[in-house]
Amino acid sequence: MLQDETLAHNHHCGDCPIRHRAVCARCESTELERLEEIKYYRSFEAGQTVIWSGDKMDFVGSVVSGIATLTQTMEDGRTQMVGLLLPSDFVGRPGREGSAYDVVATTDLVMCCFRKKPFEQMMERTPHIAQRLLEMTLDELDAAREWMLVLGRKTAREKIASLLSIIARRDATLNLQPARGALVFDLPLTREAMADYLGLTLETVSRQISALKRDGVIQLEGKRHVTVPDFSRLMEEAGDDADGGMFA
Amino acid sequence: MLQDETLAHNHHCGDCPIRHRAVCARCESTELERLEEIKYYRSFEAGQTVIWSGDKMDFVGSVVSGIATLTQTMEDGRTQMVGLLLPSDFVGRPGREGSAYDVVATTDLVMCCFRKKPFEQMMERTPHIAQRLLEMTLDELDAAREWMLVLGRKTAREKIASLLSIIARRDATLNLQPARGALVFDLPLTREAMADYLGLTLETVSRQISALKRDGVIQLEGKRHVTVPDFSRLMEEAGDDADGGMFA
DNA sequence: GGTCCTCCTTGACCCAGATCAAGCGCGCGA
DNA sequence: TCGCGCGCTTGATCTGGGTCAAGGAGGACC
Repeated sequence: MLQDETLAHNHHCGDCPIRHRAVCARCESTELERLEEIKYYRSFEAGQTVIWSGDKMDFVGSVVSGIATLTQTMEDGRTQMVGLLLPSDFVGRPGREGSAYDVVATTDLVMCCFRKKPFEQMMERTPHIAQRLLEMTLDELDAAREWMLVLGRKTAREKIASLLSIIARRDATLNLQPARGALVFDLPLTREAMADYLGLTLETVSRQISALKRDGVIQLEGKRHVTVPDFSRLMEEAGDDADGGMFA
Repeated sequence: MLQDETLAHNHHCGDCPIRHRAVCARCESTELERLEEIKYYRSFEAGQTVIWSGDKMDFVGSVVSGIATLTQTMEDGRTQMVGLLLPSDFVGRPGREGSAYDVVATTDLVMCCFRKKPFEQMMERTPHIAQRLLEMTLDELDAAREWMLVLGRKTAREKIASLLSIIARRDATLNLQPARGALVFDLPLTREAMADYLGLTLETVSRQISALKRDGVIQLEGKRHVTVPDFSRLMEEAGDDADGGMFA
């Protein structure tokens, strides 16, 4: 199985693909050894729920591979995605019992988990972890605020363009794409998940994607494979004219 | 002047009204003394801009009294508020040069500022500060995500009720209101600022406030003074049926 | 090869909230 | 005392995106 290979492969933190971006990024080797003692891996299949909102969490951890989403749901069923968790992102909140959100695996997912109590104790003694977690949390806060602008003030077309540009940009930084020219990537989300992210209906998402395709802003192969011939054009459509953001 | 009184009054951290809620909440007296060396107060009048988005920030700090807002603006003028800063809230981001948002004083405002460099150095040596800042940042992230649900999925009426319930709740915790019965408070925001917070127009804000008044959910005296006769009714209107949140 | 099923697209219609416009009331400065 | 401006309200109309509804396309399993 792929999962077993992954587990075997990441058994030592030194080999870990997210070693330099996750909570443990600043740890020294002695600190890593201490982390190894309290860590374990968990795998989830696409579609599986990692934690339900309100459930007690006895671990925190990092996404090693795959994608998960953080969603909030109202009693009547309306849902809003409030976070998209990519490899190296942190899940869970030290110092809190239950989860505030549903965490769902959108693709097959591998997580590196730490039992919560020992992790919290370790955080107190290891400033490198707390510092890195603060930095990551501040980045997430910035991303959340960026998203508030998207949700509150952008049109449906701009919302879709914003989401595409975020995915494209991230994909480019992970996979080291050619600096200029066409960007190519796969959408990791269904139309419904995109709608939940953007505060739209899935019909509107579908229509706007079709419109962007018709207007030549993007090309589609199948439902998920996207080519962006001109990234700055996409940025314009998103309403973020600061086209320098690409390699920030 | 009121400002001078305030300055004199807060000169020593021991007397500070936000002593136990701000970044310095966990500091011991020796640590406070070190902070006193790098701190200074600044006052702003209602309407004044504290920092422009993109400007270099040479300080970070806490709101001591008054209210400020964090807003993002698009080139064409659309604006979205992304944060509401109340006494004890922290402004600025250690480890970043410029501000990502406009910070504007909505009321007269007093801030306790620290020069950025020394503060950053101190943070490295004083885990109590970094720990508290992490905790505060995680709380802000939760608030931002809560707000994403409001922006993405709630109706105009629910948005207004959500905002009122947040203001009411906060006001109750600050001013120690009677546990049950009517809540009374003043709106610290203009209709336009509320619209910017909620992703609405000011006309819609006005209409929905009138509607809530007509339906007896709130009472109004003047434009700003609000009485909430039944808080759980307001929560229902906000779509958050978890009516236990009052004293969390 | 057929038949589900899930994900997606497209059309027709509707409505919440935006837009455009007029006017009120209160505080402030002359 | 008068006007004038700002914050707010209310009305009339318009429209972007929601809702309802009907298929299409690509797997996976029989």
